[in-house]
Amino acid sequence: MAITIIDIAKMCGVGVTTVSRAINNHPDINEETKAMIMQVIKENHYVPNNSARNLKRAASKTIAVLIKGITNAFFNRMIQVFEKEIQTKKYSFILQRVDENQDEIEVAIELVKEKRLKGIVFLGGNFLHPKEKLDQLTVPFVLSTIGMTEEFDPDEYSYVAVDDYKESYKMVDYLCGLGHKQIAIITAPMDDVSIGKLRYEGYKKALEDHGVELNDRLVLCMKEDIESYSMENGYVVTKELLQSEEEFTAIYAVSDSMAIGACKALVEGGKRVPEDYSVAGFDGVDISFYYNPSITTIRQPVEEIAEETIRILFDMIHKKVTHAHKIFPAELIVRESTRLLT
Amino acid sequence: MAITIIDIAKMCGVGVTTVSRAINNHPDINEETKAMIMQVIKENHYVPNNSARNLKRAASKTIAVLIKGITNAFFNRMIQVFEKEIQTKKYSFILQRVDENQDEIEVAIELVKEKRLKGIVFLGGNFLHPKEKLDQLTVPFVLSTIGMTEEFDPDEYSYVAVDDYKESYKMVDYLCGLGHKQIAIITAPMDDVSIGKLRYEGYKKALEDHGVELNDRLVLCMKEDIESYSMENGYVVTKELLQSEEEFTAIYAVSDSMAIGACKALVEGGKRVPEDYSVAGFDGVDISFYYNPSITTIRQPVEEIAEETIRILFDMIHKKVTHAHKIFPAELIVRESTRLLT
DNA sequence: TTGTAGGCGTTATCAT
DNA sequence: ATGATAACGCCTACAA
Repeated sequence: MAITIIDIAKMCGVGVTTVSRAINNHPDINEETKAMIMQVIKENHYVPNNSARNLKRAASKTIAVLIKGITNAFFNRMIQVFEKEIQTKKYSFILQRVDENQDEIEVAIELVKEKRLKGIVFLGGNFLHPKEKLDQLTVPFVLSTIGMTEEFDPDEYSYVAVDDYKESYKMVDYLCGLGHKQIAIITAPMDDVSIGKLRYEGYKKALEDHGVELNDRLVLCMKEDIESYSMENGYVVTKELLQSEEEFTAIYAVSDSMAIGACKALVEGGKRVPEDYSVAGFDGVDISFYYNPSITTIRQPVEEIAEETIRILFDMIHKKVTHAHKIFPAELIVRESTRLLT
Repeated sequence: MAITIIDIAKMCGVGVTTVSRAINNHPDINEETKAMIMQVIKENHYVPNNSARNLKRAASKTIAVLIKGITNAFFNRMIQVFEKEIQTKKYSFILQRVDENQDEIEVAIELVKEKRLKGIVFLGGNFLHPKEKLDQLTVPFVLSTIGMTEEFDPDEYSYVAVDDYKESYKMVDYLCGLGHKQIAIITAPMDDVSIGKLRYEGYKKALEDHGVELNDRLVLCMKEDIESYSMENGYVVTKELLQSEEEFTAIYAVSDSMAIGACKALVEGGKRVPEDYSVAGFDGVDISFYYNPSITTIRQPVEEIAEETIRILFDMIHKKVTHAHKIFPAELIVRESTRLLT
């Protein structure tokens, strides 16, 4: 049906090997025959079949980035950096989205076989997998911006991220320093084990250190049936808070998007930010700057994280290291959405 | 090296065919042997090699969505719908990002061979390709939310989108009706041939119909070196407008993101929206609702567009039609960012 | 119900 | 510099 390398070989009156050499820029080939072959290929729109290639090839210089869930602004920037860095290393780059309820390891294992991957980057999610399963993953991989809970054995994993616990503490500490004592938090449901949990723990500790007692009614959890960490989630949850008539002076949302949803709910309720309520976010995505008022947030050093991720991955590929880790500091950016309580 | 179907067959003391039958849920197989085989497969973590499968398989029930450029909020929602609809049809779904400076047709052709695709959806971009090239694309495809300029021959393409020209006209007509005469537009550079151009044409026509003369200095083009249609682009361009001291009363940005960037620039310049300047966007993405002030925009019926795209694609796959087109009406949503000029 | 063998399109190993 | 041929791992007639 479709045209193959054999057809091209026949048309050119050469062997398939020669055609293959032409395609793959092998050295052992006469420049003229090569040019001739390429010409015929062009004229006949021959396109090599990747499946056949992958099947035969022992290895290919490609690395895959698996991204869990919906692509968001935060990941978009990282992906750009990944792509650039990987291309610089003369590798090719596959971006694979893995569904929320899909097992990223399964996908990874399959992909390694199919594409003969050299390495993998896992982006987002919580990444809880039995060791037995991970052992099937025969290529180096790095966890990037995945919440690092205690369970993570540094000898088993390579990762680069920020210290969600510490950075979250930093934000709440700042809020307390502003005089806030009734600080609502919007975070993941309590069964979460990833960044949601870590950031919540940071919140708890900061309150404790400032001698303010935790008020359960100010601990707000995202709705499971709404996209997680989304503006809508922050919006809905804040509406409920307002209705509950529980008193508070600040809202700390565990993502910028939710912080924006919170602002919207507040404004719709006739409140002003920051005059009536302070609002803070986390991540430092673009919109936190563009929003009105601009959102006080914790900015993750996205570019650095992405670059370091690739650096570590290639170190592993080249056997320079077996595992490596890097925790980047994040930056508290004070903007218009928070104010000193007087 | 890796474990194959032959290994499994040996371990089970059966032929490869039987193993293959077990894997692929073929009917002609004893339930017990099947169970036994599956057990061995599980124990040994055998994962079939997709390349080999695709190579052999004549056809596979999979359709691919190619998305040009960066994933944005607008596409995210559509992708969700695509995935749902495609799964309902018992097809599998591949999401392939294609780089800004990559040829989507090339990618598509390769993918068809590699994955034995049944159909393709092209999302975004301008899609200008010589007919000769398109003829190599041997499977049905639908263009979704791609600017439909005059060059598009309805007999050659299937597409579903909104009428960018008309909807853009609608917005500017509305702005004029509010009494605005000096309406700046932020759009694509003049060499653009896609939605940027169409929306700009709608703007021109609306001005003309309202008897207001086009002021070149109010036609603002996105910067090529900044991500297109982004908040940053709207922000930078608006800053320049402010500095030029050209008079205007409204800004119409050809995307919601740019409208938000414009708002930010205005606010930073000490102006109020909409008291001092009205601002309008296009697309109707979430953030246009959540922004403060909420943004007057043209809402594209994303879900319907996505659903219709899939419907048409499957009609083509099933040979019910050779080509089909659908233009959806979009909705003018009046919100807080625009006001009557008095 | 089960097994054997040929072929999918390429690349790599040898010869030549 | 070039070509024949054997894999790569799987599926599917066809045979048993």
